[in-house]
Amino acid sequence: MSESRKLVLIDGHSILNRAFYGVPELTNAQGFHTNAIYGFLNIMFKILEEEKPDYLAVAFDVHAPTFRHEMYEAYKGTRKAMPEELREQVPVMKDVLKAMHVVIMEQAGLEADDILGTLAKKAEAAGIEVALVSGDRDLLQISDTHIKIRIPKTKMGRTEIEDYYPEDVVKTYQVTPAQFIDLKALMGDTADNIPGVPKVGQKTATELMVQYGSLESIYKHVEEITKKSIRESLKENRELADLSKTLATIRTDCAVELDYEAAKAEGYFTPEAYQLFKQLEFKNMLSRFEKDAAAEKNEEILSHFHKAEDEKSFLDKLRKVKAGERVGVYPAIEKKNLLGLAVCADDGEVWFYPISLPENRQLSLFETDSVSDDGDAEGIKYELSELSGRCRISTFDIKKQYDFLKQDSTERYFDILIGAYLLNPLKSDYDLETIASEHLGFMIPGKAEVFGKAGFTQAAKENPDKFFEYCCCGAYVAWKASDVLENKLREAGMLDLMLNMEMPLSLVLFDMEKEGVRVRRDELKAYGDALVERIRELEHSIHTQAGVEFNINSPKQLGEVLFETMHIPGGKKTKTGYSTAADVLEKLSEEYPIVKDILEYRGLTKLKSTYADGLAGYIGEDERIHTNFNQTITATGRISSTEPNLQNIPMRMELGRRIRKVFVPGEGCEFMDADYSQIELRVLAHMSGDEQLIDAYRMDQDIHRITASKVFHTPFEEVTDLQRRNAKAVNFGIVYGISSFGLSQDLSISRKEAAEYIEQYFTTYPKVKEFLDKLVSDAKEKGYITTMFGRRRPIPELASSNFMQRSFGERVAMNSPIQGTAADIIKIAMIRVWKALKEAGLKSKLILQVHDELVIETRMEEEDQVRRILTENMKSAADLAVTLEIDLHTGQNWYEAK
DNA sequence: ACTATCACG
DNA sequence: ACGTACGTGATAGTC
Repeated sequence: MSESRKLVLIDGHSILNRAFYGVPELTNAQGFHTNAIYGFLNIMFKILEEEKPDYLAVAFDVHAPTFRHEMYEAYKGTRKAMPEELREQVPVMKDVLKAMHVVIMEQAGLEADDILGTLAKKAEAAGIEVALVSGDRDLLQISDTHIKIRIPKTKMGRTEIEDYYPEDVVKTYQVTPAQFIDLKALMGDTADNIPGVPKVGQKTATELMVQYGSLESIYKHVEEITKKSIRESLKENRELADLSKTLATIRTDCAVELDYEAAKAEGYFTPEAYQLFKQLEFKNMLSRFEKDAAAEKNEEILSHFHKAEDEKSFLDKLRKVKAGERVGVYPAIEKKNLLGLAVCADDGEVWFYPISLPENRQLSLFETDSVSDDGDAEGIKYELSELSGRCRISTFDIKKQYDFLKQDSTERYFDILIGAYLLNPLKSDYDLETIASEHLGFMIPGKAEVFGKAGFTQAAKENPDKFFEYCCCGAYVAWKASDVLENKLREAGMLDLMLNMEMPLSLVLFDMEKEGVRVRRDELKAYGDALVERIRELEHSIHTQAGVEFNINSPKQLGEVLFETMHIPGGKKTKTGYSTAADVLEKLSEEYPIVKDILEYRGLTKLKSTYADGLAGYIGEDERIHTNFNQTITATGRISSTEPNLQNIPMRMELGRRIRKVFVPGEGCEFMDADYSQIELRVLAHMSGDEQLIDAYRMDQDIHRITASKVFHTPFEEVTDLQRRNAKAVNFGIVYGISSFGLSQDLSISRKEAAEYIEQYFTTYPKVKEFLDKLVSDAKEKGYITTMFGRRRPIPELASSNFMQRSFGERVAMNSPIQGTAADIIKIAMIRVWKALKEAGLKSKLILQVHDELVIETRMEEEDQVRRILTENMKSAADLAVTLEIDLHTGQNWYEAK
């Protein structure tokens, strides 16, 4: 097969329009709106990365898109105005594309659709693969064997692209691309100003098309149509139908030619485009210009980087830094080994010295004694530690570096990673490069670009100059960014949060990770082996009942077997096939024994693969698991745990819960486990100030039962289990940003009933309703929410014109202040508990946090003291209108202590 | 690399 | 009319 060339065509106005409504308001310093251009470029870059085309062109209408379909405009005499905020962006968008040397196709008298249709068909005829990007489903009629229609959608704030080849059009609409024209003609499209036939909607239109195949055929058989109103409407509106068809038809025979030479997909990142991007303040897109544009600025920065002559002169440099001075450091660390150190002192000069590891020394990941006594590292480690003891250290990702820093206090430390996270906790990662370009406005080479897939160790050896440069950049950015971030945090009211909560917490988390938790390897193995027996049985039983051997773990195969081969009813859902999710299967499990077996199989294989086998791979030579507690991941301020995740060890089901028996304390210790009782509801009671809810907590009784009693007007003693369960679900729903649909789903009741529960709840606790409403309105005004302790979460979805996205934003606005405040409170508790243990000189150690729960590996002889420390500090972590209660247990494993 | 599923709070 | 509960991470299968 000869490799074919590929052309990407973009429907300019349509994508710009999509972007405008999909991206929240965005302006540059001059107040010029940039959101549509920004969104357009994002989609374009994404497509380019995915397709890697040979050619690219963008088509625009010469007039604004609302001028299209002039026949209908004349007919209807209406014309929707384009918002000014979008209109002003159109010419600039074109300028940007021109600056990027992207071919723009536009021609008086031709609509973009027609240009796209023509170019696509011509290209296909010439043996070129086409990807046509549009927000407009009209284009689906162009779909063909070698023409893929790509429709970007903004879903939950992310851009997803739906792809349509002819078979996908058939799958979704039950008609071929050619028939799609007639379908549109029948049902009409208000957005596109196609009138359609009155009374005929998508459903009727599809039925008619499936039965008769074309508009003409429908009219040939119009008397056969049984439904009178439809038949009459069709007969009365023949002209309208034909007009609609003309309007819906995209021309593929226009006199347009694409200059393929000019359309070559390359060389976008020109200096002119760079300037434009800068003016528009698309800072994170500037990184795309790295190769070309970064060089100049780097020259300037590079002149401040110095390689130390030898170890002694480097150490002298370190010693000369005065106490109290701000110092940016970049210790290059891999697998707990220090491979080099770059330091930027207050004169802005950066000094670097590499450390070579002796060949024979391979540090294990799990070695507890991380400060080793090898070669030339000692002097440097010593001076770095001294430096950290007297200077204000600014760095990136301090938790990885505490091994080399003084751990007496975090007052002198500032982590720009955490700072960047607090300023915008929504991002998925926060590398140095991004902080430099976003907060400092200049570019440094990215880690991936410099080193490729190689780690530090390899890079240091093979490319010492790049290694030197990268480390120096790190120290320079850390130094330079600390002031910038500190100011931004102060302005946002988060400096206190940063300095007194997150920075101390980073040291606590470091210590918890280092400590780890002991796991009995042999017992875990035995647990896994016990599962295997039953799994084999079920496997056999399922295959026998199905009559075929298939992979039960494959949702695709499973769906096909259940809903096609075995003809079990109630299938469907999801675009990829049948849903086999637990809630779907549970409804079928009573009637079909195979489904019951599948559910059990699912449960057991989950336990086996994720927990029994999964955890085993993380047990170190010290018999302990050292998880990562991530401080800069969640949108709400919670901590997350990875490699492995120790925050989702089974609990709800007995069999899974038994895994907790393999988590055991070290010799001479026990576990002490304390969890907050309904911390989120208590936070809600406090923040809303609702007297009823506060009183309910003062009664010091089962809160769900009290709620049920109040909501259902039933004496406390007479509340039924069902009432209590419902009240509990409503309580949860409130915290999640209640919706009647969500609640009805959870309780398997009608939406109406759910709505009544909610209304009753709000009548019972009126201030809760007021509070939640205020959260949403404040968030809409400000663009973000805050927790009791000032933590912010931006909610860009609230500005969306898309109903679904906006509703999501509203739920987030209700949930995040509550979840976030609860997260703040337990962080405070952690810091205090950790400090108290340390200051009392106890050997007991905080080792785990599970959102509302803390686990301390407690020395037996310290039990009473630890109990006091844990209880007091957790209860007093925040001063709320209701008390903070905890449940505390001890045990010889995590199962017992919970 | 993405999707579906399911474990936790 | 739209289509959903909030926040995470790991695994297996599929592309």
